[in-house]
Amino acid sequence: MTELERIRHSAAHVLATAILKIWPDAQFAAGPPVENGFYYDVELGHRISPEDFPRIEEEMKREVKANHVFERVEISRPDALAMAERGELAALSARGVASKFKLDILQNIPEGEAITLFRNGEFTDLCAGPHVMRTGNIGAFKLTHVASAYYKGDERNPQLQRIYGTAFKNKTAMDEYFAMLEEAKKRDHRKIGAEMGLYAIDSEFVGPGMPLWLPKGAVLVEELERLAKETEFAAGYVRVRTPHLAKEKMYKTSGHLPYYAESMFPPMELKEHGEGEGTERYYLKAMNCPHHHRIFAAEPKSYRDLPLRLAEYGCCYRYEQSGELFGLMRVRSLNMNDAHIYCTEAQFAEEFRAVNEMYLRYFGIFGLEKYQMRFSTHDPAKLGQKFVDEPELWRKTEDMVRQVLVGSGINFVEVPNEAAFYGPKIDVQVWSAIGREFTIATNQVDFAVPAKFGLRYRDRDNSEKVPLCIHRAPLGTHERFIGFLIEHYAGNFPLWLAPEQVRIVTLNDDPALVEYATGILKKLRGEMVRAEADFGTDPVKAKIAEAEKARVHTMLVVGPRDMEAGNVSVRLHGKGNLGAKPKDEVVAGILESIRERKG
RNA sequence: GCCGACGUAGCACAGUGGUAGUGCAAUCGAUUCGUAAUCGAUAGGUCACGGGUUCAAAUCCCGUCGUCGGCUCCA
Repeated sequence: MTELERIRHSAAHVLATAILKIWPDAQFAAGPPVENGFYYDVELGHRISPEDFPRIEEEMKREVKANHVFERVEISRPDALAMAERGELAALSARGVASKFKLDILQNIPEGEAITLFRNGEFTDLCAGPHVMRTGNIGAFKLTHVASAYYKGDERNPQLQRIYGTAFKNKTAMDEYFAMLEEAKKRDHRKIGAEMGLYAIDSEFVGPGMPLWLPKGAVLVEELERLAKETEFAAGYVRVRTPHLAKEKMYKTSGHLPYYAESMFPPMELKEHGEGEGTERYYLKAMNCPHHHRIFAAEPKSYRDLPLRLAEYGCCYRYEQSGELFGLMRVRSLNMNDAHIYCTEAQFAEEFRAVNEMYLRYFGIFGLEKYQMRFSTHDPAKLGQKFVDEPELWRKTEDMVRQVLVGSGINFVEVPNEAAFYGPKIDVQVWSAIGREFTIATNQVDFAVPAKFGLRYRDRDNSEKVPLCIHRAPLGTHERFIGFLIEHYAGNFPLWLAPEQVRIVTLNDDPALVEYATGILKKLRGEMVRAEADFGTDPVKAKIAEAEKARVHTMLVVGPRDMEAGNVSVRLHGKGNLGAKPKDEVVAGILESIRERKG
């Protein structure tokens, strides 16, 4: 445990001490350090609100000032149990009632493991430690928010109040942290999305979690699609298009029903006329794979058709729980950068390698450096239950995947027992501005579902075989990927992505000047550059300020001096005035930067 | 879905029981200016929605919806 974690863990104990001094009947569960601080889960009749923080912090200060030693005591299991029964754990002294959560935790400590207590002043807690030497070592701390959490994270367990705080070695470090948080909030995609007019969520008329792309946001969507289409075309993909609905049979066959019905919008019941007179249920698709499988099945396949790479920016709908919705990052309608690669076992390694390369190429374009690939593998003990019973395929594909990852020098962690039912998968994890972790892209191997849909190809030896399927979405969904890009760039998109790429600003509305500027505007727009005009009479300072605020990537200022020399003055957003340059050179530079998608 | 906080003009906010306010944005007019804000005028609100208490509710109470912070979930 790092020193900072020890400080925070110790601060959690001090927090519990303070709460007990105010509310002696508080029952504590777990109080660990976490990424940016610490928390302690408490059960208490009183609802703690931020208004209570000052007096809790007051008590905490007293504890820190008293500079109590954190004393480690190793005791026997029976003694510990007796103390818990008397309510002496996570307590100042014996209480009438048992320390119930600590008792439960104690009973779950494996036999033979040492049981330790930590004391600071009057407070004693069951705790493995370690801690700082003295409460005085907690240099600076602050309570931040209160939330609720289920005991042991299980929603069948009682809800506890989780008091969050943070602690640092000294006040300077803490001030820096809060300043950094303020900066991060300015990057929040919800804030920038509104400022720049990228998207809107109309909960009243359209529905929560279903973003509307405004004109400027739609530009981002279309540029990403263009990138994906070009990249996939070059990699030998073919594009398909599928409806947003499918019959119930589709999801019964895929295995999504009934297990995942809760994550899907409730079905529509249609009265089908003719024979049978029954009702037919249609579901909005929550994923594209089944539709693509039916495309595979639509025509007989030979080994000569493989690998077959079906790509589609498919629109899916997932009924995410209301409390889970989060800006663009967690939505109910989403457009996936989806593709399914059907291949033979022999082709698998090469296909997987190519997919991986595509990921890295994209990350390069976006300058994405802080990410982690999470490789989820199976647990051999659970073959036939949690994982499809194909030990040889699991072993082989996981080895191949691992080799590709190691070979590319990629930052990845391997997580056993987290694979999908039908095969190993790789998720790419990134972090939002405010530090929340998201899966931005996914890449899964599937050796089970194609069989469920009866997919077959005729092999060279005239036998019928089931193809393997690689499911990949390197750009994730438009919603989450753009949400991420907004924060990644803080709204300052590279030229090729910028909703407004160029704004031409004239010094005044002199007709000759306007004609000169219009010529440049027409040239740019003729080349599909998103260029706008600001030819009005407002002071140039004001026009520049407006363009900067709108995060226009390139501002071309033209005045009489430029016109006479055939120049334009170039100003880049956030980078200031670069001075006058020949107009043709500037236009050519803009076109090149866009064509090459320069960062 | 659960716990908590919040919901006032497009945005940021003020308004603690007595006629709804400020700044920016918008619209109109003037300003002809060399790189982050020229001046003036106008318009804009069923104070989320529904109910209740009160002579009187943005303000107090209840419910609903939504947003936010977490938890659970995330094929």
